[in-house]
Amino acid sequence: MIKEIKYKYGHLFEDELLEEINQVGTFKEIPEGFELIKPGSYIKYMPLIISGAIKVLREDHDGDELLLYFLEQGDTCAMTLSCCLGHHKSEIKAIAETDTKLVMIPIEKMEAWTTKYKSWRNFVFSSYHKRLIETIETIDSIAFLNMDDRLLKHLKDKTKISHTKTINTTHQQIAYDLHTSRVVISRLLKKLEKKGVVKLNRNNIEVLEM
Amino acid sequence: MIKEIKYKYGHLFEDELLEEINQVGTFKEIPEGFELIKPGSYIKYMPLIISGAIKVLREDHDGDELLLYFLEQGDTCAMTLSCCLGHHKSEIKAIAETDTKLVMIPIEKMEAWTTKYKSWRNFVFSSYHKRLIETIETIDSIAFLNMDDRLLKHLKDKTKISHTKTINTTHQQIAYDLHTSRVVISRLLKKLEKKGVVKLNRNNIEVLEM
DNA sequence: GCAATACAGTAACAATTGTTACAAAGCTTA
DNA sequence: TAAGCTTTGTAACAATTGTTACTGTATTGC
Repeated sequence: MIKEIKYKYGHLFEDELLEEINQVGTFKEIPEGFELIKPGSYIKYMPLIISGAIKVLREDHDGDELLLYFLEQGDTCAMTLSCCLGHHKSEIKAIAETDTKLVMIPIEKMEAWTTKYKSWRNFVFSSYHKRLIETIETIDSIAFLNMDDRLLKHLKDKTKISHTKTINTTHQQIAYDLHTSRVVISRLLKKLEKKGVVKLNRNNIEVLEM
Repeated sequence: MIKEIKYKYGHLFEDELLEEINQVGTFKEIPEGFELIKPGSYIKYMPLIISGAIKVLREDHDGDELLLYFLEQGDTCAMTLSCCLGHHKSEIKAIAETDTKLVMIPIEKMEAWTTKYKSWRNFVFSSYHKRLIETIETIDSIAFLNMDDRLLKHLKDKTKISHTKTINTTHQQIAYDLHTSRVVISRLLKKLEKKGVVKLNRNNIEVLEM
């Protein structure tokens, strides 16, 4: 494990911290679609992402959901940090967007490392910062964009995350992420196809224009 | 100044830190409506709020805006923290919602205090946490609520912040906060009045039901 | 191959929100 | 008090988004 952590986090953390991570962390390989965090559950570990991507969603009381942001290599989940520090229940849902490798850190270490390592402190601050910015960018999308532009942005985000121009998903799944209905997504995708921006296949969308 | 800081922040910070705040901080009284932070400007101080309330808004490139959250006594602006640490330009706008007293801390102190004082570290973490939660709650409103419920929630938030059931504002101002048009707000307010939830006057809305 | 299921296309219609336009009422200031 | 500005009320209409219903076409499992 130490090699992969060092490779991805070596520029951020000092050797001593890397060694501690190696000692207490648990390496995990998560398959695409696996639900890492359920709303309402307590969180005992925080994930350091080595490779792959995690999709973080908000879910309301009716089970309606909305995509908040993606986490990638080098990221951690600020909501997890929050929950850990406050010992709150999770208010979000996290699902592996692609096959993902990560290291689980027991939350007891959080406090200690925050005091002990400046690099860890900076990492945690910068994670909060990134997540706050991304959450606000999500607000930008919902508040200032129409559904067609939100859809296009979503498709572009997905290609960026998966490093391919072909998105394997259904219209229904996109509708869940953007909190709208399948019919609306099908309608707008068809419009995008007519404009030559995408090519639609079953379970699969090719993004042509970037 | 020290007295007011001690009164509002004494339970959070140790005496030594309070003394430092007293030394380097600048006490300010801000009138309602004053623009504290403009989007695009650089931030050199972070505010610790003693009393009153600050309204924090997101503004897009077209000048469209949307209310993100309110800051109250004991709060600081996490976006400011972010900007300070990253030396980024402000991505938000902040306006005094009521007359407000606050202490401005030069950002150079941030780093030092984060290393030196555990209480400061916890304060910063908990500020980030609060702001992240509130930003996500704003997403809940925009994504899951219709405009009538968003309006009602907004009115309730305003009464909570100003500690009075009478809101002094115009329909246009509410429309700006919720990023919709004045006509829409007038229409929905009228509906609320017919339901007996509010009483409408010029420049002033009384919230009857809570 | 066949039935069951999942996925996508489309039409028709409803609900919500946004826009334009104009009138009336209240406040401000000369 | 008259003129001018701000604020609110309202109607009529447009655009966007949501809903229901039905069709056809892949895909899966037997």
